[in-house]
Amino acid sequence: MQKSSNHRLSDRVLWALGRASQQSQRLVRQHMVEAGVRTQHYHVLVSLDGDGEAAQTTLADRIALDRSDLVTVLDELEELEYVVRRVDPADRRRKIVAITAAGRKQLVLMDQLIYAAEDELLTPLSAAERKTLLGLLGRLAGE
Amino acid sequence: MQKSSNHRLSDRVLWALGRASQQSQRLVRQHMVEAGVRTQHYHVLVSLDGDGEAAQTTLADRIALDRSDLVTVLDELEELEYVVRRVDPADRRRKIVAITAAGRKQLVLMDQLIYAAEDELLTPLSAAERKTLLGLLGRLAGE
DNA sequence: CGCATCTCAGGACAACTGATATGA
DNA sequence: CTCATATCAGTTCTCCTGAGATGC
Repeated sequence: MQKSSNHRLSDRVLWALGRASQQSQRLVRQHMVEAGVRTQHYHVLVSLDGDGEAAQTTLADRIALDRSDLVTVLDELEELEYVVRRVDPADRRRKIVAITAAGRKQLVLMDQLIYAAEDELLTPLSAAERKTLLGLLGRLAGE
Repeated sequence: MQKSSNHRLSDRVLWALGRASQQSQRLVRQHMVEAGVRTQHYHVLVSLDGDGEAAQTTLADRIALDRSDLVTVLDELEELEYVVRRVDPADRRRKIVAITAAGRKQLVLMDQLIYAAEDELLTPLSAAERKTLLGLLGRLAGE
């Protein structure tokens, strides 16, 4: 048993995870800032487009974003007319959020940025390895 | 080719990565806050203990922390007497940072927190899978 | 002089907490 | 009254930028 190996950051999964995540965010943000949006905006649009419209609480759970933070993000997206909020007639506390045509158009552009960043990050890995990585990460999230 | 599969967050490596990292930080921070320290402090102590004392620029590179941010972290660690800064006699611009005995003692405690959090996060994975994950993440960082 | 090292001030983003208004 | 939903205010942490001071 080597004592020093226990004190190598690179041997810590938590460290490696944070490091890779940091690296990926750097790649994404560079392009996102140019486009005037943030990843939070992207997550909302992807979820609305892929899984359909939803109440804010539901949406927040889907993208793992705090409900209170979602409010601000939606305000901005609504300002840009990428999403619309409408009161649920069945329960007037609830607001149903839906993506607009303009939102979908913007999403296509963002997708290209994300794919490019993802590809850049994953350059060292083969296709099979990428799949393995995605599978392992998914299991951590409890899928 | 399924269009909808392209619009699932869970199919995005970048998303899965961020999600897992967020999850891990949550696990760590809960315990860290109780101990009155942050992960940045931990990274510094681990690096100093494992890879030895170093100038601030070198240390910043080792733990992937910005040089300007490291200043604050070291101020706090020095206040707690977990590290010491001394001017390099060979180049008086440089300050060599070293961990103290008290720092090592604290590091042991932090290690337990980190290991516990790591174990909790990695519960769904077998030992072999954990190793695989660590290897893949390491390759992303270019090891 | 240029250059490296450390320092300081401040902004942007993301995650979180607690309180409030409204409606079921 | 209770509970859920959305909203608002404010804090912390991390990452980043730009500018200064000092010594090579």
